[in-house]
Amino acid sequence: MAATIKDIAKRTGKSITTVSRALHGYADVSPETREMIVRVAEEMGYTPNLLAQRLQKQRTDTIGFILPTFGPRFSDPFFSEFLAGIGSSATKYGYDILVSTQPPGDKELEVYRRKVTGRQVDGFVVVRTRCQDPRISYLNETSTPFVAFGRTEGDIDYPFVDEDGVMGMKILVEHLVSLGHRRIAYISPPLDYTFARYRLRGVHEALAAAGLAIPEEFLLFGDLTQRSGKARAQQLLALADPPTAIIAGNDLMAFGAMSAAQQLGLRVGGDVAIAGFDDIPMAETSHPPLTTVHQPIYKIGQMLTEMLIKIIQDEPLESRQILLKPQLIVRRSCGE
Amino acid sequence: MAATIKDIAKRTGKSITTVSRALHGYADVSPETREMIVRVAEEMGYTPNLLAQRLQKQRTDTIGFILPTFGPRFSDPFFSEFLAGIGSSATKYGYDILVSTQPPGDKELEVYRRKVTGRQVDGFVVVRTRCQDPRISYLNETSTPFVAFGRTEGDIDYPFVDEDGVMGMKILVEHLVSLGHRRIAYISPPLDYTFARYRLRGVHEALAAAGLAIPEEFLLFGDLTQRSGKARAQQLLALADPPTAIIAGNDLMAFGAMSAAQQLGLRVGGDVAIAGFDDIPMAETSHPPLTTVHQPIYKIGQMLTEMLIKIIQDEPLESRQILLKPQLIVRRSCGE
DNA sequence: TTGAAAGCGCTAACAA
DNA sequence: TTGTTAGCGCTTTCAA
Repeated sequence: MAATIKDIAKRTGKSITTVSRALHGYADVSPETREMIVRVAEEMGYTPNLLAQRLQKQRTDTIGFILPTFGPRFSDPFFSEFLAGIGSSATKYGYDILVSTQPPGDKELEVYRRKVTGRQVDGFVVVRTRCQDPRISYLNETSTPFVAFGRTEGDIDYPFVDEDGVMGMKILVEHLVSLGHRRIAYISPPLDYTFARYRLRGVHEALAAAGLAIPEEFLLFGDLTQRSGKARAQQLLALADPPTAIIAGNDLMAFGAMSAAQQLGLRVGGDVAIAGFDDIPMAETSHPPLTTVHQPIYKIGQMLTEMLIKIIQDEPLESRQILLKPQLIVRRSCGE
Repeated sequence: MAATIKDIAKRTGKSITTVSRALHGYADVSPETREMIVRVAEEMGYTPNLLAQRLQKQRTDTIGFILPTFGPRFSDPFFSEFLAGIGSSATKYGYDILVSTQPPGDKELEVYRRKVTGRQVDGFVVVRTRCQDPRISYLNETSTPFVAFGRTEGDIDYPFVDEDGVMGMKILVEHLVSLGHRRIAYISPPLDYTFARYRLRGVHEALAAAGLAIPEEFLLFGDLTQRSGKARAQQLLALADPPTAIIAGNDLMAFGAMSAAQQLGLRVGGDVAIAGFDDIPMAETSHPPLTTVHQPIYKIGQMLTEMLIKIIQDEPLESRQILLKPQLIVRRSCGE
């Protein structure tokens, strides 16, 4: 059906070797031969069979990315943007992206393993690292090239990009404190996630620095979704002595919290302050616009991908571990 | 490095043929031999080299999906959810997903072409079809298996799933009319997209049925982003005689429109009604919650993927072209 | 029940 | 400058 190198060889009367070399622009082919071969190849609509090329070369030019989906109504805009970032750099360097979806759990590692041992990918971009992250351990042990968005608590030394969550929360809490808030609640993502620990630590440290502390009933845990942000905020606002400010560990939960407050007839930014973390595009147009800490998700996707490709191609990395400085985005959800 | 079938053959003293057969559970291998081989394979941590398998089988067990990204701050939650749907079915049937990002345009088709002729995928899921869609024409001409989310205006007969946009807009407009609205504006997505035409037609027809029409200055075009929804809504609300209701062609633009209205101090759902289309998860928790038309995006991803896999595997399809009935979701952005 | 051999489409070492 | 040959890891026909 589709033309192969052999067909071209037959048609031109040359050997397949010569054809291969001509097509790759090697110097040891006479100009006339090359020209002829290239022309015929074009006529026949030849495109190399990448499978065959890859089997031979033992490279796949493919990056693996496993989407940690939870349940059916999965729709974290975080991932669209991150994937778009990966895609932009991958395309630039001629790499493809092999995506699988697999919820965190026992079977997750199996998916990584199959892709590695099946030689389907040259390396991985790992996302949402956990404190003890079996994916990181596995990839590290098997010397599979990989980069990660986020740190772990193990002592494995691997290339990553992360944003400084401690500092991010500090500047956010300081902002709230400077606005006069004393009763500040925090809805934390699950502490399995490393970023959740850093953010929580940032909250603690900043409050302590201001001579404050977070009462037990003001520290709740959500699962990163709007739904859980809403539920937790309802809990907080139903307290006899509710907080005047609620920080959510990510923007999605912050939106849920806003929704909870508004349902109670509270004015967000007036009666209660609500802040998030991530600065997804939605944060700009929510009502009120969300005060949050910016993370350049698209760019992080790009950076990681370029790092990974360098690792795969055995090129030196300028910096193996990058910790980005967070930036506070003040909008209206915490008052003027 | 990684064990191959040859290594196992050497270790067990059997031929590679026998090993291959044993591993596939063929009947013509003695039970003892099979057991032995399987055990050794496990000991050596053998996993088949998928590249080699695929080259041999001429199948890739991979589905192609090209993300039509626009610009860097790309973050349409639509795609996370759709991709998760594709992923869930793909995983179920043992398929991988090869994702590329490529903005619509000249180079887009080239990406499809390379994946097809390079035999990287067995078929494609095409998304956001356009009226004259070169992707559909190309895939159709080359007899590449594919399914699409959406219709086109050509006379190519291909398998798709789509939601009835005409009816969707009709029920939405009827709802607004029943609430007493007479001055209804519409922010349409670009009319290159087939779904945009259907939705626009639905608006026209429903208004006509109610004895109304859409004045020229009430029909504007946005690019599906919140930003453009906001800009268009600002334009509408600045008119001497502004609309009492604004319909946006998708939820994201509706959020932008809400933001514009709220910035002017208008109460959405009170002073002005705003409605969207898609029912992304955000629609439930926005403030106010958005009245919109539901599209089961995750499920459509699943349906399409299962259809595509059946086509690839030459199995009969129950229905080749599925038009889903839309469902109106009444929330608070259009009043009670 | 088992094995030898061809071949999927390609690259590259070596020889001419 | 060109061609022969081996081989990437696998499946499958054919023969034993």
